[in-house]
Amino acid sequence: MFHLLEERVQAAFHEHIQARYGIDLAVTIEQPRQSEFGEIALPAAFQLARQLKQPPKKIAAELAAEIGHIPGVAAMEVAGNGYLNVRFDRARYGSNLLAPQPEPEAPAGGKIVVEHTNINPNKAAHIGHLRNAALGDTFVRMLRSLGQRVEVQNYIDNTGVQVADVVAGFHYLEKKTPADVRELISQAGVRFDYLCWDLYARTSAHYQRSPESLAWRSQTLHAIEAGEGAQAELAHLVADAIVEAHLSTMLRLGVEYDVLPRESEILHLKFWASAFELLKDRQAIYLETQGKNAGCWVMPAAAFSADAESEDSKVIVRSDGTVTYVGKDIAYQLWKFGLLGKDFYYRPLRRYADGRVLWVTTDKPVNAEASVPEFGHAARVYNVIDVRQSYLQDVVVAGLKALGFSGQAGESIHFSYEMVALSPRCCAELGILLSEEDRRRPYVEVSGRKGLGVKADDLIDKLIGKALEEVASRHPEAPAEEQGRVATQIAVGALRYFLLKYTRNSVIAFDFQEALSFEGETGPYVQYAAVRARNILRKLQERGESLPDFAAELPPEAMGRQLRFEDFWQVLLAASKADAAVERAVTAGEPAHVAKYAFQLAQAFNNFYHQYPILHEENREKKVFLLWMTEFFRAQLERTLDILGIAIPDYM
RNA sequence: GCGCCCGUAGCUCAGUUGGAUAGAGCGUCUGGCUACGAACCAGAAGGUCGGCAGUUCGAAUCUGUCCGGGCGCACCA
Repeated sequence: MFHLLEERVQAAFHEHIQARYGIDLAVTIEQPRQSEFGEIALPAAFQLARQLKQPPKKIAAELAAEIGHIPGVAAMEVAGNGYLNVRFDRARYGSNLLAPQPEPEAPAGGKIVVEHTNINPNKAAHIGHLRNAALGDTFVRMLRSLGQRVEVQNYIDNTGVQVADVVAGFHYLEKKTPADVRELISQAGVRFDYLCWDLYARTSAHYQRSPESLAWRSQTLHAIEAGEGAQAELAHLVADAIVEAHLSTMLRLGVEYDVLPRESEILHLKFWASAFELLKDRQAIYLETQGKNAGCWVMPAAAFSADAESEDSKVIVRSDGTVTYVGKDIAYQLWKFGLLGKDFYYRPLRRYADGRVLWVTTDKPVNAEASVPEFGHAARVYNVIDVRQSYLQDVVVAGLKALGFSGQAGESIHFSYEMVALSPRCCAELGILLSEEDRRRPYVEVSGRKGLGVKADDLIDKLIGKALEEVASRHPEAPAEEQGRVATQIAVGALRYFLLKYTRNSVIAFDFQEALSFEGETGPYVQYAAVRARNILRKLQERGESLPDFAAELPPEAMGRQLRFEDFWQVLLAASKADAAVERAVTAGEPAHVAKYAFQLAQAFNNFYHQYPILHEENREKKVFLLWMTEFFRAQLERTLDILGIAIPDYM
């Protein structure tokens, strides 16, 4: 609603300025600093002042006098040195919100692919991975809420170095056979992903101590590529089991995927061979004959760097003929856009609670009775990958461009975010001994190789434990199972909010105290506001009353009378901005903006809740109005929380 | 060395793309549970927006420069 009016005012001014001054002005709209200034503010007069060589105040007065009536706008006034402040017609605004809202039209454009999570399947997920998944999943929810068609991909590097290292650990270090490992995986009391976490760290440490053992890695990689022998079998076992673990961890946070494209299929189905031919044909890469890269196929630095002088060419194919990660990524990116001329085969891997099926790629046709949906063929691709891989993402985009797919290159978006690091206090709590050098740093990088980090499931467990204490102390009479469900919802709400409240390019120095907080700007605070709104409506029923027919009992005059109270108007206004907030957040690519909005909305409601008894209100009109406000707020907040992937507990 | 990012209240962070008196949360201090359960609310204190110079009606935001910190720049991913 707010958004609609915003656009209407913007359009009216754009048109008027065009006609009156012959200027095609990009009319910007702002929120006034102070609410007394009205609902929206236009600095248009400042923008025009230079071109018209007239004082802004004069232009503003002219605009205000000449713009004419805009439906929904009650007043317009010149303020400060030339601001135009716009006040809405409150009665009309409220009545419009009361009327059934028209379905927003589906946005034009094709499918959007969002790739996120992408954890190496060789160890348990940690907080860094959680940030990736929370950002990716929330952005997906944001896009879907605007009606976009979105496909979620989670790329599985099941044949890479990291898997190889754990396989080498099992095979050489622990002398375990595939049968042994299969046994470990099926053993009830064993967390296989945790076990691999430790083994990975131990294997890496072993490489450090005896560098000659690095030969294990290349032997294992070759065995995996050949697809033969114990190591190849181990790789399958490890990767598949860990992928299952990751899917389950992410599901705890409500994160689901549509398809898991795997590197093994990119290899076996020779995706790379097709991409290689394309790259050679269009001369995007060339065979280097001299220097340190002699014998390699490389992409010239000029393709991906503005500063080509100081930048080295990027090796795409090694001198031994094997392809680098970037090469495979170019092939994968081409496939996402449907540009490769090849496709995977697929089989269903899981069915989520809502019936949605998760597919995984295979290298052979499967007798899938169920029709496989069409994957890929995206109009736009978001890759949720941390900022440290910017350079590689630039190379991938340069690859597309060099192949002549400049449109798709422009629609390839690196949705980057900063890392999650560990605060010094957090390291101390984990019993991690820091070097003299590390102790002086503001934070310490998570390292899977060193086994340094906070495991995702441990953190979730810890949060649930704390939430359960709170729930049990407040609702000792509630059945344990119910307490557990509520505590889980609160824990997930706290975690998702914590991961989302920072903007993407801010490093999170992880700290248990902050992550475990349920007060202030946190998920539980927002959940609490929603629970309170629901409580009021439930209590109403318990008293034997039913929800009034708002439309009948709140005609525009009544709406106008009630909305004269500034407090009411401000809460309503805030709640009506949900669409605008999400739209803005999508444009900015910032899930944090949605989180912030949810918090502000909750804050406004808590204040309102505290100040105005609703069920006890004597005046009928006012009571109906307050109930309507509560109901409207509840709906808006629930929608927003749903976009954030945060559930609303039955009670708190 | 080159490139990217960051520096805003004691701490952790926002700041709608150049606009009005720079905002939240935590922490500290003060007050509020016999209303719809206080995971809450109200109030107070707390700022040279890292420094300097510039651009202009107007700068936390843009440019330059310096200081401090982080991350990249593999025939690893």
